[in-house]
Amino acid sequence: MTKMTDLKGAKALPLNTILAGDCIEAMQALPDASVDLIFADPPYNLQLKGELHRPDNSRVDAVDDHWDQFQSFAAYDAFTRAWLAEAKRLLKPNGALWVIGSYHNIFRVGSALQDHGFWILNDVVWRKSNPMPNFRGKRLTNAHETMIWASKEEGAKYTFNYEALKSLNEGIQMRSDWVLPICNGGERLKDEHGDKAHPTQKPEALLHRVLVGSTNVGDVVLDPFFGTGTTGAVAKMLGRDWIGIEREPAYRAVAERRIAGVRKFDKTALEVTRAKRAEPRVPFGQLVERGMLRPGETLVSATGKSARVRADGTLVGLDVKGSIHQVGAHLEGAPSCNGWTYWHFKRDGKTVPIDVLRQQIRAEMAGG
Amino acid sequence: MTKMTDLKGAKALPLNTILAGDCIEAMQALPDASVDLIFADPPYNLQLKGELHRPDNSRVDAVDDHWDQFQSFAAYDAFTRAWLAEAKRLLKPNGALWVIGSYHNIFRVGSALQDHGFWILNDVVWRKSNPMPNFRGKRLTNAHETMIWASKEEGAKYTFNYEALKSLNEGIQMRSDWVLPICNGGERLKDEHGDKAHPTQKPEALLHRVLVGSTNVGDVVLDPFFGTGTTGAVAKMLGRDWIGIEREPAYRAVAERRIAGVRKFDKTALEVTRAKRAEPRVPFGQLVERGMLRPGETLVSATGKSARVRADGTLVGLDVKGSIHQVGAHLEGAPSCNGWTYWHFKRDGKTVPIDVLRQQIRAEMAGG
DNA sequence: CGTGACCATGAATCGAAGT
DNA sequence: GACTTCGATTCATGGTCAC
Repeated sequence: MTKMTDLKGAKALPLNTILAGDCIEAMQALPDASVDLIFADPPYNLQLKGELHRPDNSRVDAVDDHWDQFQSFAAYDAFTRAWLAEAKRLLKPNGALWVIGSYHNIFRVGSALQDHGFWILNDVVWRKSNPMPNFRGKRLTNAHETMIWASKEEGAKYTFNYEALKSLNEGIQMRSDWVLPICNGGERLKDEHGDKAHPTQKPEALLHRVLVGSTNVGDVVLDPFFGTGTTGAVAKMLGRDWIGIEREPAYRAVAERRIAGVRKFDKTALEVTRAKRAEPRVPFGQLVERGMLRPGETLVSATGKSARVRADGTLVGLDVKGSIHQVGAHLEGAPSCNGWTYWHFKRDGKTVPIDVLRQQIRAEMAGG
Repeated sequence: MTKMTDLKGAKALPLNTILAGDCIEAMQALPDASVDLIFADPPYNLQLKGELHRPDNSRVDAVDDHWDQFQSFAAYDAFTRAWLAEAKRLLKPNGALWVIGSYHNIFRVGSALQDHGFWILNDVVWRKSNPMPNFRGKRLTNAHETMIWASKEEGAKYTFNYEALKSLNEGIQMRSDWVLPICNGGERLKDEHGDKAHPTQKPEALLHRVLVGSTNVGDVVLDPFFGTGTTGAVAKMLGRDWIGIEREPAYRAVAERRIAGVRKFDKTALEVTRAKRAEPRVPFGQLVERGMLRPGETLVSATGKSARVRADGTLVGLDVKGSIHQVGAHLEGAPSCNGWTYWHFKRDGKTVPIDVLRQQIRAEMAGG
């Protein structure tokens, strides 16, 4: 599997291997302009204070690894600029870079790569379908991560397989927001104790989309923060060459074993089966936010009950407050109630079920 | 409509007015620590080379206004740091800032606000349900914008109406990705020629969610890049005071007219589901004092533990004495425990959580 | 073997009030 | 300002085990 490629008789390119050691030093040992794509998942520089418990008092196993510890933004910025400088040197003129991060680090990384002359092509949002909730109710659920896709410089002829991504998206242009589940279940690698082998293993689906969209078969993909080798595994499946850099021996061992077990896809295996999506849930509050219903407006039921809309998307009836479903159920003395068909609003003298408004929103979502 | 508020006899706060002029100079004329929330939609620093055409050769009316032109990242950064410095000065200690941007500028803005000591609470993705497609098929459809929500500094007690946002989302925690349509149709303001009055008018639904989630009725909201006044319009509807700053007379004129036509929602519509934490505290001892529980009575937990009530409102378990919370936590070996939901008493053969008694007392307090 | 109850867990900058 | 106490707070998914 391992190939060594000589470029102009200079430094060799250790294809399909994991290089041990610090990512910057390892990159320095690689030749100029030798890599088609870099996918980087650098430390996020989380700054966690104490412990966090779930409402059931179980402890959250947070990312507190030594490799994610930086003294200050200045220290993190210095580290970022150092590896980005090497990344730029290693890229072929028409190469490109992907970086993934969260709000803790992504603004630092984005500014730094602009300062280095990289040219941002898109920022891409990974919308997690099953994120960890916010347990204390103090912020919004942190339900996404951000990727930046950038060419080596302005005007470069980067690779973009427009039609392939369009096909992956059921014939519609691929958007800058990707809904994918986090990595768990059988894909999540475990150590000998049955614990997660790496705290932040990325889903293969994410890399699949990145590599299908921005590389061709035979391209060289470098991942300087290789971890358990998701980039290498997906690159191998897709017939791309890869190089990984990883400092931690334990991660390297897991990645070696993992990639050895991966088979390159044949053509038929690359065809993707796509399930029809369920109808998206539309919160009633969205009708209020979007001005389709006004706070203070009165809704009526076919049974003659009424209630008024509040700004947060709840209803107030005579002696009850709550969701459209709760208030309907209460007014009818019923155990449950479908508020969407129960409640009606008036327009131009006509009484219309609020479900009509939900259908409008769904139509827009499907169109978009 | 216009109110003038004097703070310590110093500079006055021109509530519910649009200030003309440069945003930094106008901010400098406002007093320290006087504003609860800042919503900022600064220039995006778009870098379009030449014109963009659709496949049918019609010209895309891109943002090429003079106010969006910066010579370099350095110039944009200097501008960003200047207005952020004023923003920080104007915010009350527990105030917060929202900024919206795209990949052209948001990394610069995010880095700058971290450098200024703002504390990022979330980055929020506005996922557009109907974005403009990518006509050339050279990149992903740019289908989202990014907002950053930050408190004035680490540890500040920012406003977050968790329950209200949860209600807006039909009982499920609000996530960091918000699906909303772009502003068009009747909401999109037109000038006298029927052209769009402003190139980047934000949807009211976006501001509705921001203001419901991070301000209270009567708060002061500042928008230093007021444009056509979406922030002011939604603030007025929601019973918040607002201040706008806008340099372009044409935008100011549109905004004035628009906001004059807005009606404030009435009081009940503006009431929002509140957090339990906001309810008055009831000491457990009061249940004993009032005879709702007798000293010596046994309380039980769903897990089969038990403890006896003492006359001073503490509990005694097998090997532990203390508050309802302390004894519950100890018996479960948990870091903490909400004794109100943990402990139950028996009446008429039924097992009832003691929280029911607390609710009785609170109902009496509310009734008079 | 199917179903459902129950449990575990994921890149997290995750209190507020009183003494 | 440090310290103690009160007591609020979770969604989706996958795996295990009882029935």
